[in-house]
Amino acid sequence: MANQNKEFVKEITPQSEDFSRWYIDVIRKADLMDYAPVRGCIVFKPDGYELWEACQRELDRRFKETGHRNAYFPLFIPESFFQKEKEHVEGFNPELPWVTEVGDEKLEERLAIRPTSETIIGHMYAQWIQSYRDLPVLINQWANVVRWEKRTLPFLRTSEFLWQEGHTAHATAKEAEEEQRRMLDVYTEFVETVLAIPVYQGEKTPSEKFAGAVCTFSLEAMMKDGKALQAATSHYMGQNFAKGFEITFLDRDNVLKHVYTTSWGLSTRILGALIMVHGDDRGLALPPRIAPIQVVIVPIGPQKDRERVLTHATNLLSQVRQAGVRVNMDAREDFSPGWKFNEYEMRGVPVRLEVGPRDMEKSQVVLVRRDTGDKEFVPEAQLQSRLSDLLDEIQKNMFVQAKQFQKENSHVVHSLSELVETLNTKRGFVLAGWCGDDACETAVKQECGATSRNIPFNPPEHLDTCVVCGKPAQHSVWFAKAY
RNA sequence: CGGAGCAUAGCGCAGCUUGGUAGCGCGCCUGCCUUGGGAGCAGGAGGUCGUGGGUUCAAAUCCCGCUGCUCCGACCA
Repeated sequence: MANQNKEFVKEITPQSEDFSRWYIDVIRKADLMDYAPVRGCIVFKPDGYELWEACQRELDRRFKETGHRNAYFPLFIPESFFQKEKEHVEGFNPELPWVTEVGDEKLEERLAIRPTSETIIGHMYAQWIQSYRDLPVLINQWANVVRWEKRTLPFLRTSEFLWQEGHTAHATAKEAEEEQRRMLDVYTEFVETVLAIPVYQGEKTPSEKFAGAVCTFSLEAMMKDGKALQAATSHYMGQNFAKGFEITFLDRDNVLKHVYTTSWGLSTRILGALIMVHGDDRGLALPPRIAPIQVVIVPIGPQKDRERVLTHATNLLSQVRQAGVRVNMDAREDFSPGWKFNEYEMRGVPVRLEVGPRDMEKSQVVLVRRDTGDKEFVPEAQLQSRLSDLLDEIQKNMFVQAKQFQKENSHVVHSLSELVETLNTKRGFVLAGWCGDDACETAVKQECGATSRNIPFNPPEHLDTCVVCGKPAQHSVWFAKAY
């Protein structure tokens, strides 16, 4: 704690000085990514990719538990497919890259590089589904997608990114709507309990929903600069895509009907959220449940004691590993303990275990937690149980801290001037009444640059007049500047 | 896609105004020494100055194009 405010890692710009710069500094210093030679593309370096792998592991398990199976569809999508859903093509056209020739020969039909797979999956579902007995179809795909964004930022918005996209088909609207909500809840549970990021669940306004969807649900998370980041989305397509792609089935009543579809996705953008929700001026801070390395052991060995300290530390390593903890030891001689302390704090490792000659005499180790900086001395006999409790405490504390930040920076406003002033003088989200008219939503954006994030399912307060026009409000909406 | 800034060693930067031998810190390599919050000393390696053109006897430096990154705006499941 005493050292918490001192600046240890050079080359990381303090958050208060320039948050954007801080973000870039942290992902570079923590070695999560590198810029690739193609505009807007990044390399996920091992330390960054492992975070994504951990997300995959956790999510994939949850998808399977809810009855889904993985499959893989092609990267290339025939141009004609995009014409089959009007809103969809209009929404994506500006950012589609096209393959137009192979070798010297021009293709008869150009191929889009997928921005999302509704169309090609819809095409396949049309062939796979004949009867109500074939439903529901519950498939997920882990894939890369491409959207040629004008403005890119590592993890948050890149030309190519990694994600998962679930695509399901159902016999009834009710079933599909339940699926849409179920998967939003799956995301919520993952994001809140594993990533320790609190979110607001809600529905997107019509202008912000997915191109081609009937309605879109989203999770909105608050970054430490107060900006919003859409952590996941879940869409109910109704029969829009079923009609465009002729996905039909013969129902029990012998009537041919169109299916109801959903899709839901979470991308590597979530890593940006992880960094910006928990990171501080010392670098990354990872919640234990997602951290690739949960504990790092730093043996402290003056020359004369080096050998016995190392032997002892190695024993501790296997002990801790046996307890099921993801642990590493850094026994390099050419880095000082102090250097390593800073290094692993910067990389976000939740717990550091120090052990030196003085500890050995007392049969204890030193545990230092990343989230608070608190240091404690733990008898070796209690190491395993204490460590497991400590990781749980850190996980919980990081969520509580983030939740408190979210709450402190969420404001309710009753007039446009109050909304603008709040957004200009304080960071965060503002909840405001909205009549449902696009024009009023646009007006907010023009006044202060904030967009509607979502219409929360459980708003902290129900507002009864529209913040712009003063007519009766249909909804209470979160507005915020967004990534 | 519009406006602004930047691009020189792995990273951070100076040099450019006023053209003439490419520099500093950190990191890296070797050795000695050291280890409880980024130690010290000595020696050393590393750069067609983002890229393509132009001006000039001579370009990191001046001019033009292109590419990339950052910030602001527009756009954006």
